[in-house]
Amino acid sequence: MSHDNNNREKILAAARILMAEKGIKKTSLADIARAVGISKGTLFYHFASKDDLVNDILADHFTNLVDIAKAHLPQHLKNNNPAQILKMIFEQFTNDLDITRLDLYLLQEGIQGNENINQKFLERKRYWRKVIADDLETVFGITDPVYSSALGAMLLAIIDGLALQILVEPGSVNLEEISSTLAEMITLLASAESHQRSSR
Amino acid sequence: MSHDNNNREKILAAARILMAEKGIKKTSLADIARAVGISKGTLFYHFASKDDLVNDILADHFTNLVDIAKAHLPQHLKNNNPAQILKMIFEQFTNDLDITRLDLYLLQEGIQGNENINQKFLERKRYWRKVIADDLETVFGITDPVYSSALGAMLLAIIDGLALQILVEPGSVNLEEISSTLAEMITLLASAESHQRSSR
Amino acid sequence: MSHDNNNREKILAAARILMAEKGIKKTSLADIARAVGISKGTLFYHFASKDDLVNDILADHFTNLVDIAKAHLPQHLKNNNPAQILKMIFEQFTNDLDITRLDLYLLQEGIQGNENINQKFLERKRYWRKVIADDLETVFGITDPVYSSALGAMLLAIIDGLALQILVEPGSVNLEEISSTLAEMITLLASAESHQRSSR
Amino acid sequence: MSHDNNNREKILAAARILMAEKGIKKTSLADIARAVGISKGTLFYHFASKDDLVNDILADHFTNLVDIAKAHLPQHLKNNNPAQILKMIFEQFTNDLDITRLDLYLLQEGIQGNENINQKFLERKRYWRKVIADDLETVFGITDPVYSSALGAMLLAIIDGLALQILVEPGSVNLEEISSTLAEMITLLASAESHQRSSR
DNA sequence: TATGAATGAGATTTCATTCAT
DNA sequence: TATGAATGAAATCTCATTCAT
Repeated sequence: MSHDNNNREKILAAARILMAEKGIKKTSLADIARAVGISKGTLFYHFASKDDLVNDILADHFTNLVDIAKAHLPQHLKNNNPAQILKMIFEQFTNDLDITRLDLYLLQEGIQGNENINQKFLERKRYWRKVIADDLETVFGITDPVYSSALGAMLLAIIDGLALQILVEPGSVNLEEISSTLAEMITLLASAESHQRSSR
Repeated sequence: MSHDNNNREKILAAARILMAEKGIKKTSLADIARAVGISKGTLFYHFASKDDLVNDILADHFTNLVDIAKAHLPQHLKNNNPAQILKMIFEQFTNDLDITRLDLYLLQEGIQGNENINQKFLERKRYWRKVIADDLETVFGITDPVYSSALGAMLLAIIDGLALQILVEPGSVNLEEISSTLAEMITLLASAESHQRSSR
Repeated sequence: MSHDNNNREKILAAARILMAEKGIKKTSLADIARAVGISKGTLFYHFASKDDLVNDILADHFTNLVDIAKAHLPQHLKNNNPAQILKMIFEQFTNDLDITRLDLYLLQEGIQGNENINQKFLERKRYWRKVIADDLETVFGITDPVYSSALGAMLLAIIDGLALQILVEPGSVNLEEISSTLAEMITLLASAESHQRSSR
Repeated sequence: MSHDNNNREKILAAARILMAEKGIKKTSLADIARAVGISKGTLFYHFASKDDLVNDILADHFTNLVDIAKAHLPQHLKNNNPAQILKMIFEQFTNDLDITRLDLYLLQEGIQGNENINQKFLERKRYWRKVIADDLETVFGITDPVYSSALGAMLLAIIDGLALQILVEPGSVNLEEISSTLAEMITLLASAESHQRSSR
């Protein structure tokens, strides 16, 4: 168990980092082998092809992201400050630059027609959309299906957009400001919604 | 002079399309030459290197995007329906998938450390941020600098996030719904802001 | 002792089949190990090198072919229908496609300069040539050394040629027709020969 | 025209020779490039892959063989010595060892499932079968369809078998002896056939 | 302006072989 | 007796770039 699949894991880790830094295409297998300190032969012993390696990284990556979401999102609800909740969600998905960069590459792979990868993105979006809709209901009391759907789409878009922005210019985003403003806006929308409901 | 830089333009156009489809690294000069119907030699007559070609595409691309913004955004203001204005802005930046895809690739180049490209993105963001701030003031009457800054960041993020989402799953985004909900939220925020102001 | 060299035999069998299918060079040791269900390490436990494995297959192969000839050819002579005898000989050497294919590969190895293999082929030819000469004498009564030598060469050539043809297009060869026609021709030649002899 | 596709032809020629000597699989592109005195890059400029190169050699090879047959076989008929005719046919297809060796490799490729190549072999056999049948009719007067078909198959087999034998042990085949013996046998068969016909 | 041929550096991939356990 | 991991040499292939014409 000590060094069982030691190298396999080391390869995955090194490849993940290098590919996040330089892009999948620009990361050569020689780079990876050098980083791990093994021969190219060993690399091919563990992964039959570069594609295989990328696919395994991909699988890990999506598992990671879903795990993060599953582990942390439910905790937000215990906290009853809406702005805080939003901020924590945003932070959750933007604070690991390596993961975000890799995500971006994989997203492009998906866009280029890799159906397998594209499917994973769609699954993830679906999962998040659901979680967000539940949160909106619980935390802000938004129940109108149009509002709920539009807000869900907006929140997902904001998460992705902020992640991109942070990649381009780290430190340029003030999550505090955005979260509190957005929280206020949603709160206002929710109260407007309940007024409409009560005045019917 | 009439068809002087005929081939030059054809090369740029073909390269733009191919690079949007497959990514910059995965698009070989042979691919481009084949698409245009010229020899690789001719390609090198017009562009001293692949980097040069990419840089020219890049320059065109950013010029295009700013031109689009400059040409269309002012018109929105004549229209006094906030939801409509937001919807037109979103559409402006998401309805050409090829441009969005290329943008995504260039963004990655920038993230990977191509400072030249990164700079272009930052310039663009700065320009948009300003335009959006002005619009928010004019259309919604948001003047609080915190709200204005946060809303600017959010709008930029939403534009990018929606563009990504549309790339992953074309047709999955209901711009109508999002625009009107967002318009309502901003309106509510603006009116809350003016209340606060008047009650001081 | 019971399953002592179980694996050794399995390896030989699998290698024989794969090499007959794909050729020696194109059959990798990984292919063979996979087919047998053992590790490459085990393969090297039983055979010091790929060449060793090939040599053992080779030895078995030639032993097999000579055994077939030894076991069956004498029986033909009990049968006194010449066409039947020829047909049985042809069938003997063409009805196992795997063996024929392997033979072809080994023959190429020999042609490429593997003297060891080439020698084996020459030995075999020498053996058959002798058996055939005896048969011609016994069954058809051909005694003229020129006829006997020429017929021997022809019969060997026909056997090889038919084997090739069957490999290219299985089922395309009518051994019945060929055997009876050839038998008639040899019979005619023998009687012409005896006429000549008696008229001297 | 002087050095138009000079290198392309040089590559084909060198590859043909090397592959005939060492086999297709054992001939590396580096070997070929070295033999021609060009870089591996140039090789790939002219042939997109090793398979392409092999396929082009193949096309040339079969064209060559059919050309030889077309050019020479008709001439045999002017000569009215049957033994001479047979000898010339045998010589035609056995005197270029390089071609025979290459043929053998291609045949194996075909046997391994390369349908394209297999098809070429079948076409060639069909063509030869027809030419041989015509010759048998014209030269020997064989008309019985069973004899004609069997003799055709035998002649094809003898050609292939002799070619193999010559590869294994050059100089070991006495074409003179074989041709005259075979000519006599066919003549005897033809006269027996005509007797049967006239006695019906 | 345009081209086809050539190149070299480097990427991916294959595979027989070694070895510690 | 068997294995999985590792290796290195060599093979196939890609591609931006150069250059003579």
